[in-house]
Amino acid sequence: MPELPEVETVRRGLQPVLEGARLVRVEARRPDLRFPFPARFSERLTGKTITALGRRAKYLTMQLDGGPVLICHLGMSGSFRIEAADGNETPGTFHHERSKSSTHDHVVFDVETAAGARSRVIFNDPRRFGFMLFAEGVPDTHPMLTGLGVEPTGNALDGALLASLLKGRRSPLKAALLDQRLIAGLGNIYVSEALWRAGLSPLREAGTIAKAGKKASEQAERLAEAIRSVIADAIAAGGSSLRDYVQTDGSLGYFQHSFAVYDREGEPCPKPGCGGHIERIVQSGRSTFYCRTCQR
DNA sequence: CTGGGGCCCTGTGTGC
DNA sequence: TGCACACAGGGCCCCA
Repeated sequence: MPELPEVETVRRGLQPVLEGARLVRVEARRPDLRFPFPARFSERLTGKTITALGRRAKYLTMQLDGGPVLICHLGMSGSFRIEAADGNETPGTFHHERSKSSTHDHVVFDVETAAGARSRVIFNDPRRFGFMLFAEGVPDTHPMLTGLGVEPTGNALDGALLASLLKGRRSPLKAALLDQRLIAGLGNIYVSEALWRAGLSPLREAGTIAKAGKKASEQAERLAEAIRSVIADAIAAGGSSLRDYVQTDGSLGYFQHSFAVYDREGEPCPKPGCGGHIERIVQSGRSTFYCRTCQR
């Protein structure tokens, strides 16, 4: 479900509860998610203190004092929620379809802070496309993370870098931006949104915005800026809440109200003066939303 | 190497 | 109301 902004929102929600806390009990309620849980999953985590909760692309990384790094991926439908240690909901917490949720509660982490406060963090994932793995030592050395490209946060992704990444690529721009080896963390929603902000067609051959020349470099700069801004805006909004997605405290991100094109087939293009309409097409088996009038 | 398609899994919405 | 089908935010794997 979640793209980079949603994973970052989850990380920020979990951080106050997990960072510096000790895992007093870990329970995997089934043998596998997308992949089998690592051998001795619970045993290797129990008793360890979480020194840092990080994120790389769409992966959460949990650093453990004197232990492995736990790498978590939320897949399409994974979410975390925080409860009081006794399983009662914390005051003010809200969950949709409480009973249905618990049938897909696959992992339970019971944690205790140095001051002795306990809480419970639960991983729920109906489709089970999520997974949890161990990295020994530095998480970036895990095979799942080694090939990942540049983060679209911060200022690292500029026009020149983007142009070098897209140079010579024959695939459609949409596919290139979804390729985690180039830019890590973009997914189906934010690619459509970034391309609209940049005024570029998802069907364009990726390499054509990287050719030498003033126009191409302007387009690469515009696209890099669009990617950085849409990701930053979405993180600031707490991510997007579609379907049953909620943050760790049960509240809703609100960036979906800011979508220009995603899931807006047939609506007028929001660009002032454009006059076009949003279309839905399918690329590599997945929906793309764009305006053919202002995205060329 | 690259790009494209199938597949993993469950839930929800739509149209007949 | 029932049922079939399309579709859903991801990424691995295999094939050409």
